[in-house]
Amino acid sequence: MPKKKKMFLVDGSNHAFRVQFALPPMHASDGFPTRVLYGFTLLFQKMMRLYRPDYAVVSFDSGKTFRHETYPDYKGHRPDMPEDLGRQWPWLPKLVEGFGYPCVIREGFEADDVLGTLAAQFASDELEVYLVTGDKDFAQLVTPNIKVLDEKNNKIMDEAGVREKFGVDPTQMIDLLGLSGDASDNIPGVPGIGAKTAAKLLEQWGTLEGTLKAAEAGKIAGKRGENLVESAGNARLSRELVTIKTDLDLGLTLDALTPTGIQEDPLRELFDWWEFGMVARKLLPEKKTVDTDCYRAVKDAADLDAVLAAVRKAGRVAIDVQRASGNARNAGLVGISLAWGPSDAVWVPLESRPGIDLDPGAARTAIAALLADPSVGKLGHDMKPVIQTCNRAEMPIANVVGDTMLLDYALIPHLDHGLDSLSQRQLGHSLSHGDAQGLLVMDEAVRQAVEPAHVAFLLDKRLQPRLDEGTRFIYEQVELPLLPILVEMEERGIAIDLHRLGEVRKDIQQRALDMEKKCQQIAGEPFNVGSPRDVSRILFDVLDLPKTHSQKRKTGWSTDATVLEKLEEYHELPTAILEYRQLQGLDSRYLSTLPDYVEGDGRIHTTYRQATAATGRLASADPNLQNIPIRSFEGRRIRECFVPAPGHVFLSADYSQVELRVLAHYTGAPALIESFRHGEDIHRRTASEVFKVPMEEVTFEQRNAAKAINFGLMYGMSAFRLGRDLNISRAEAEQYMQDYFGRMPTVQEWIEASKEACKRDGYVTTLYGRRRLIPEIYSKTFSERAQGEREAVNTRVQGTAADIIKLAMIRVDGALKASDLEARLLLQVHDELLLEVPEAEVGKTLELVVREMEAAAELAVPLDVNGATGANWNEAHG
DNA sequence: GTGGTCACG
DNA sequence: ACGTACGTGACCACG
Repeated sequence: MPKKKKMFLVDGSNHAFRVQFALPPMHASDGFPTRVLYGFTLLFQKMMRLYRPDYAVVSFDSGKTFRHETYPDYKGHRPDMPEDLGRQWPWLPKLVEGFGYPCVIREGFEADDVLGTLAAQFASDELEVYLVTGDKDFAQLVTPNIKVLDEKNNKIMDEAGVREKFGVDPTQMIDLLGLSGDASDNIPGVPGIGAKTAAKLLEQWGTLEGTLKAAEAGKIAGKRGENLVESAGNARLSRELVTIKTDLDLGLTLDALTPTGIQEDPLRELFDWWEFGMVARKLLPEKKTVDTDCYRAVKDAADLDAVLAAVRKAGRVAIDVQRASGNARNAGLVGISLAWGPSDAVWVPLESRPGIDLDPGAARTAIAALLADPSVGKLGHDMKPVIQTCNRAEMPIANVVGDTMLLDYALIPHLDHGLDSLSQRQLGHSLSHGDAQGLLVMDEAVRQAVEPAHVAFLLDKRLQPRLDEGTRFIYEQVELPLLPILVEMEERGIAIDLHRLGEVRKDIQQRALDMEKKCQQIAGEPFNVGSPRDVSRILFDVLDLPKTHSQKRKTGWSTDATVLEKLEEYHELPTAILEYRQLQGLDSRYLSTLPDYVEGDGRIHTTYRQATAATGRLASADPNLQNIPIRSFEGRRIRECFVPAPGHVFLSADYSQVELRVLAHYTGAPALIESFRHGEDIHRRTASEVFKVPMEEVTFEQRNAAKAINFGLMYGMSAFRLGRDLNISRAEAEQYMQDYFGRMPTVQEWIEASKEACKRDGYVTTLYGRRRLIPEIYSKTFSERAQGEREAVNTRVQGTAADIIKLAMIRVDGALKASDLEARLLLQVHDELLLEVPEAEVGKTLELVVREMEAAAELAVPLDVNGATGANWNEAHG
């Protein structure tokens, strides 16, 4: 006798919901939820390895699920599908097919009915059917040739199993469920009768009808009998509702139910996306993702012509440049690499090379024409320095359509976006490193030149489809348009008055030196005033000042400014150390370092990091021009050294309270909205609300406290920190916060909702769709989780503000160029734009900048911009 | 390389 | 019961 064949009928809908509650949340690093997809992958792995069915089907409920004519609420009350499950849903059939199993969805029918029909149709003495589900309703289908497999526990339920579990025969299951109902499916049944009682009744009376008749005849005593009589209708209806259909017309043959085996390429694509690397390695053969063998150097003019023709035909080319020593803005261009297909990538030398018969001048002309050709889109990884080097070589690039660094940043801001890291993460491919200068290893030199362009080409293809509406807006309408603006700001630089800076430096250095001596003299012994360890030793061990104001750090007691300020009342040394630190800090951070950054044009050129800050802000480095002092008098003297070009003035325009305005918009808190609409002092108004006093009567201290609360709100305030900052008790701080939330309940609700959304989705989004993943939100450690919650709240506010000023920069830049004004952006400092303006254009430019910045976003409250001009940065910022 | 400190928003 | 506000970059001391 031949071995009995096996057919697996998988209840996909049931499995999806079970996984949703059984597994912890999982996401790909772009935020796409993968928990349910992973749960299915595990199931299919098990089916391939362990069960190896001869036939298999996976069925899902169709969009339009069955509704009973007389009982429309059936399944209607099921809690809505969780959002992350909803996003995975459309991919489930693709996953099923990737594994080579047929997927059956029938419009208007549930998976139950599809599977019931197939079971009834195919079960025989030669073919054993397994219903793979955790739904007990399926017990009604069990026969000698149909069993229920609970995959979770590897438990198979046959007829005896049904009897054991429910106390009735499979044929009585629908009667049992009719009596007991099913709360989770909104099946009413009879009140007071559960599965156990129902089984007992059926044992005695045989069927549902028998039981109901017995009750009507008064043979079932007490409340139970009454309930049966009263709910007879409901019981009959329930029985009908739980009955699985077995007579659909599916038109499926055994042939169609035969697994075809894994569909390698589609499945690999899905696994890559969802980052199921472990599974992929187990199930799929290794595959080379990057064809480095195709790389070559262009060898002569005819070859170059052919390459350029192919690139123009493709219409889209990834590029990278090779430069001589120097920075991106001043180095010479020695070669360029082009990649326009999965196996089309070349290196074009732009200087003469032995063995290559290509005239550099002709090559440059041809490449310049390609770069300037607006009909060919250019892309690459980290295009800002590429654009700058090409500008410097007088081969400007037109039509930059992509930057994989910015693309990855839009998708997953908190990760590293270096090309090597990205290539490893997305393609499992490490870039060739090492020193391949010179001509000794030509092949390796070519490879190192071509690889970045080629990998960028491949990454672009892979990452593009992952953009959703929000991240696409951020990438295409914010980051990419901002890119050329940052290029120009960096190239333009900002002038600094070196003479003046030198004078300030001389003064500050002398005073720092004096103060250092004074510190040692006060301490009575020489010590390293610049060493936190030494300072800690002198203060707490030698002088024995109270440690209560400090806190233990990993290496000792903290001596930061807040600690020293509190120690000032005990001793004169802390004051002197503070003074020394301030002077020494200004010298080492600005006065002594800034001159080294002045380039040949007499100006300082910062580098903007566009893919660094997880919230969407820009960062400035080498040097950082976003932390030039302003708060202290001595610091402002440094700011005074930043000066406009001759014949120009500075124009500084900054948003007033942009983050609190964003909060007002999000929460709709009437007091905030009203206050901003009336142009009030928001901290004063907050104080008036919290302390319940009229605006005019708010004291300095009250306003200060309110200001601290407002800051705290945006940072995920703790009563501890608020109390510490305001020098009040924790309990008092707690009271302030309660009073605040009492007056602005929607703010508290919004904070909670932000945390909840983050826990649900694994990320938060800004008003414009920028997304930040926050994996710590799922941490088992309290403090990490709390940190994630604060990040969630803060990112919505800080990130939205970052979006707004980026949009403003795009508007301002565009409007200046459109109006033929010559004023240009120099710096961005998070909520401030600094421009250099020809003296004759000041009025027009000021009006334009303020107008464009205020129009950058439409919130529930107006944006307010303060613009001012001056002969140095300090004066303009006034 | 890490930790402490401090400049900015 | 837990640790103490968000986001950056840069310098210095120290091992």
